[in-house]
Amino acid sequence: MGINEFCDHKPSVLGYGAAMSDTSLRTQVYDSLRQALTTGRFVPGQKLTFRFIAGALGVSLTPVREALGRLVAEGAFEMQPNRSVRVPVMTRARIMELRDIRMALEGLAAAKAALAADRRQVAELRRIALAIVAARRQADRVADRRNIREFHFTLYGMADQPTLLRVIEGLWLQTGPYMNLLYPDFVSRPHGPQGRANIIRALQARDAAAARREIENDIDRALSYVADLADDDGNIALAEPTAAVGRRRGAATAVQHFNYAQ
Amino acid sequence: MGINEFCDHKPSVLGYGAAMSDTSLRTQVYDSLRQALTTGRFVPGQKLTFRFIAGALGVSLTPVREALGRLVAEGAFEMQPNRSVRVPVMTRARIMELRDIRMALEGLAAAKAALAADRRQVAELRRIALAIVAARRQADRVADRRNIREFHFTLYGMADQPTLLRVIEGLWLQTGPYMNLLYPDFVSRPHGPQGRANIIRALQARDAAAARREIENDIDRALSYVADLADDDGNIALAEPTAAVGRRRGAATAVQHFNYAQ
DNA sequence: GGGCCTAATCTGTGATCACAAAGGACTGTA
DNA sequence: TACAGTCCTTTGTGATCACAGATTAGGCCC
Repeated sequence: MGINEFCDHKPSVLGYGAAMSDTSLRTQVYDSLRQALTTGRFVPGQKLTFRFIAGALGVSLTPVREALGRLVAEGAFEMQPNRSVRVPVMTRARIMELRDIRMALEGLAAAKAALAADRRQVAELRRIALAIVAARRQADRVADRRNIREFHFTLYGMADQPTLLRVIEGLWLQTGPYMNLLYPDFVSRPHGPQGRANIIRALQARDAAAARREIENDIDRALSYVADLADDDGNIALAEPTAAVGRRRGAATAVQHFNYAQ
Repeated sequence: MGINEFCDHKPSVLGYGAAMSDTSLRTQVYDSLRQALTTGRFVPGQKLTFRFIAGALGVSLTPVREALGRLVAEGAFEMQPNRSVRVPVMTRARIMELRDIRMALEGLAAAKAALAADRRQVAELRRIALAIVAARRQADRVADRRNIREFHFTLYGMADQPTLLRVIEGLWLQTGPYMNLLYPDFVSRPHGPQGRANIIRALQARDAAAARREIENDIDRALSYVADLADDDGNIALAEPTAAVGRRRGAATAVQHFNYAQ
């Protein structure tokens, strides 16, 4: 029960200069919750209390309040008028809104990356793309999502646009809990590897328009797929807890335990 | 010396459901600082301390910390490793990055607004556009900026995309302190009124592409103008403190007094 | 047995206290 | 006069305390 309770501790690239690595408790709590959110360890709609998180992480209320305040501001959590913090429940409309925003911004980042990338960076991106295909044989959902994230943010990082990167991170934080819905059906389609190959080709050719188009297609397909999972009320069913694909029983333990402890 | 010290208290539309109007001190401090920032009452590069703000606003450190934490997360302030919070100094590269992001996002919002706006909303927008022209004769920079903001966010609000609106607000917060540089030269050009008329026509015709194009042009011109004010190092000179256009001596008092009090 | 009222508990918010690290001033030396 | 070392002050961070409002559970009345 330490500060890494919900967290594999992969800090975000947000703020505080490259080499800073802020060590404040507030930031550690923030990273922990962020990680838990993007790996699907919280169930949408789940209610949380400041004191519970503080207890689980072994810190006082102060850093938890600041971390949650920031996450609420970013839309990763919702603070309801009736004094409770919960993981937002996604509707079809909200998914489609996020889809359009992400297409615009990540398309922009990809276009700029295509103009700025050098040969070494393209090689690095190709390495990641190959690793995705290789790792996917093992059907490890957590590793796959980490790889996908790495591919995208490595690409966007090439654009060298810190503000843009920060906004995109905020958007991934909001769509994060629902990306589990892409497994295993969606990811088994051949669009992904094909799209990544196309992106790499676009970078080599310095073809900004092509890079943008490929990223837009990727996001469009993925989030439209998620949007179509909505029920008649527009609500989207719970994301499955993160785990190796297929291990459904064991998969639930993390979140179950979480709920139980609460 | 109250909570409204830096603030005309125009709360943002962020979060907390439409009718909530969060009354927490933290939010009041946030709104106060936000308002001060967007009306140019802080000088870029200016250093601030938590205790000073708390003292000026008559609150304890706690709500100030939370408000500033959020503003730092949004990029409205910078927290330096050496324990100090300051208003970011803008570079040409950063302005152009913000320009491209805003063009993409506000263009998207305008396009969606064009498809969703009804007749009453278009009439409201036209009213605001006329008010801008009328008020501009009085050369009141503060009022003009408030009007411009109202025009844009009324337009974007028609798109009915809360997440998009929130992201755009965050971007305005970052460009805010520098929009004073548009006065009086830039705003005296005829692009503005002409562009707003074009937007209204686009809404009437439900022409999403035209609405997008007009907004993109507007942002492009304004922020490219600001970017061209950068010196050889890429730094952009201080924004002039907000005041009625032309009253330069009186204009400085707000910020002067602020610096003095510090 | 079911609905409503009340009291105990829980929860977020704000203030205050304690502390370590950074900044700045002051002094002594070369 | 320039510079480095030391001490004191300032400043952000985290923990703890106090409190008001919301939630909930239990009991009472019909």
